[in-house]
Amino acid sequence: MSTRVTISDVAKLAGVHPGTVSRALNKKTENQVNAGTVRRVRDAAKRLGYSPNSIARGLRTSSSMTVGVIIPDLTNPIFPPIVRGIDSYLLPRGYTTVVVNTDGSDANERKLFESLVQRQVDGFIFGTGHTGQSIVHEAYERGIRGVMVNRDSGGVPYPAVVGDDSQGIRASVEHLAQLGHRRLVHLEGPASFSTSRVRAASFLSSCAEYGLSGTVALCDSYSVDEGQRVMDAVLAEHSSQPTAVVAGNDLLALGVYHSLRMHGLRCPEDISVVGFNDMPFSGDFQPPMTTVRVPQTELGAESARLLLRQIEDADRSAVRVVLPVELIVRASTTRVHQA
Amino acid sequence: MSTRVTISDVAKLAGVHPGTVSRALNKKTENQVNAGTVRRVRDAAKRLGYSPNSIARGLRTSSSMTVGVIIPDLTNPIFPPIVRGIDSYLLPRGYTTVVVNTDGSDANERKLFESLVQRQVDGFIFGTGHTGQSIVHEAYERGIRGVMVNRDSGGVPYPAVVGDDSQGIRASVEHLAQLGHRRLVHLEGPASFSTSRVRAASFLSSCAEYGLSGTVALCDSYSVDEGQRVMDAVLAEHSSQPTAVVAGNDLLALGVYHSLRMHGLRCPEDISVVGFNDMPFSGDFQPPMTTVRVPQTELGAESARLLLRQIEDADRSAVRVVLPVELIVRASTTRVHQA
DNA sequence: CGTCAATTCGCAATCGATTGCCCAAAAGCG
DNA sequence: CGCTTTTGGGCAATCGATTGCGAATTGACG
Repeated sequence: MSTRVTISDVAKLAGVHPGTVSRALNKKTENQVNAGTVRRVRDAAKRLGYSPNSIARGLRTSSSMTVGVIIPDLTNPIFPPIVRGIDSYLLPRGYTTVVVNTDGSDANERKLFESLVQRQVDGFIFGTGHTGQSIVHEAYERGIRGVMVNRDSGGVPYPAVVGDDSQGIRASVEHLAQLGHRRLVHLEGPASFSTSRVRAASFLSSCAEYGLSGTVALCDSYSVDEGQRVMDAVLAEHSSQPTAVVAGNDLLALGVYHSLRMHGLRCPEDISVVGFNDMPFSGDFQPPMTTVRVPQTELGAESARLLLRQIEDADRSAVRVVLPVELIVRASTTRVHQA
Repeated sequence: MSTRVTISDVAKLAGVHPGTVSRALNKKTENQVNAGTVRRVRDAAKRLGYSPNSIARGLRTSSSMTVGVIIPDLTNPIFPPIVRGIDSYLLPRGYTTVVVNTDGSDANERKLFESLVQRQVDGFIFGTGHTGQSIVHEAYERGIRGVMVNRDSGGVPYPAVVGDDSQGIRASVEHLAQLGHRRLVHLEGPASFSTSRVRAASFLSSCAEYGLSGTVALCDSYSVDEGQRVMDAVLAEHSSQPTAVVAGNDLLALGVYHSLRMHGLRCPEDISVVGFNDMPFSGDFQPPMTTVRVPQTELGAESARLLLRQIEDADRSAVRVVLPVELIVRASTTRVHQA
């Protein structure tokens, strides 16, 4: 299988030493070899269809031109765009990305992390923002290069690329306030994610700012089922019902849709709902979802850029890049029916 | 970065030769070494936190324990489940998967393919079913191991794992016939995909079977925009309008939704729509989509199984696995209003 | 024409693990 | 007790590329 033509084959054909071939074929060292020789080597290589064995190269240079991307679950629609964003930056620069899914388990995360380290990946992009005992701390201690994406670094001095969560939530609350809503509920994501707390905090302060009553319900995971479960609980309470829901993300918001439907409530007529992320197809839901657009592809690309800066320029400054977000108003929010 | 403890360190601590360490740590060769020694080596390794350098191993064994997965676009929602399915089979067996996106370009496909070959991947899973000049033929000629997933092999004797497209379309047509529809349109996917023609053929024969009038409109890509464009064209025709649309996949069906909405037509009251794939969230669209469920995760897992069989057992039989599909009736189809 | 610096390129070590070959020690056997 | 067969494990080559070192060639310059 695969390539059988090696650097020595090229050397033989070009009538030079293998070392010379290596130098001739490498951009940074080709000035160490005569221009004519470079040309001879070049077309010897082309003639034979030579392509360097990156495993061998990796062994020698102890770099694999590969980066690991650790995310909770690829089937969560916000991740594919992020991954594509990462790829779009890395691929043209000769890097390959390996994506692994933890399914939210710290044990998986650790196992996958080790397996990638063993594969000599040159760095990591962490899309799992646990504040708990994730391997992020350990990775940093071990001197492994890394970047956080879509999650805060939680104390570890890795660079982080995030959307402007506070601003997004604030815009959502403002929008609802302008529509006349006075009693809001926020479905907060699991405590293990840094974003959950940021969003909840912003929700509370924004409600205060606009003089609204805001309460928070905690979810155990960012999933449709959990959103439905928690919304069911909210509706079961006897205290005064909210007229609008600010969900921690679009998945939770979708769960809210389901819950409302089960209870015979209409969205947005009875209750308005705002999501977060503007994941793909959220504009096609029933009803089309008002949500906060986060530039996922850009998040990915930017995180890749920061990682490469670490790898290639040994720049370990712990910058924090906050990308702007935008409230997309669609049909899941409307003016409150009566005061 | 990464691991600095090598096999020789372990050998030194255990008081044996590096070669012995290698044998002791390898399942298939550990019977060549005394049980006591194995134990000594084992905990020397544990004590030092040794973890083998898979690059070095790969160089020697010329296998990377990596498989390449080539798909058009990860943000197409049918692919994440397939990829997860592949992973679920490969990961426990020590393999890592590298996913690359061609964005439908043959040039990209070739470039990515070569780059993966150069990385010594042990095999490929092709999710790009071009019938044209994809690299699949060449890969086979070169003796590279591979499997087709979600696409037919198109003449190349690679194993293929597909959903039962014919049956799915037939079930859709039957469903519409039972609802009283008589004039159907099929939005056929691009000719370069083997599935497109299979589905179109099944559509036509099923219409004949049920005595319906069925016409076909060709799309240039499997995308929402293209579905909308083509449906616009269908609606612009002056001939008798269809009462139901069988879309080549869910993305096209979504485009049909958009087109209908633009034309002030209601789905399903004015026109019924059936999708294909049951991609994630298709039950949350407006209206919830009647579509054919394809077991994507299983497709992925099965293709991975077939690939490993080639890699590890040198079994190159070109089996073709057809997984059953199921029509999921939701709200985008209804009884025809009047005859 | 001799000396010194700059080019060019060959040599061989190296990255870390695997594995065929072979020798020594132990075990089996008559 | 001597001889054959196992068993255990050391030795060194190997995978394919990169790279520090130094030798040889060329050119510049006084």
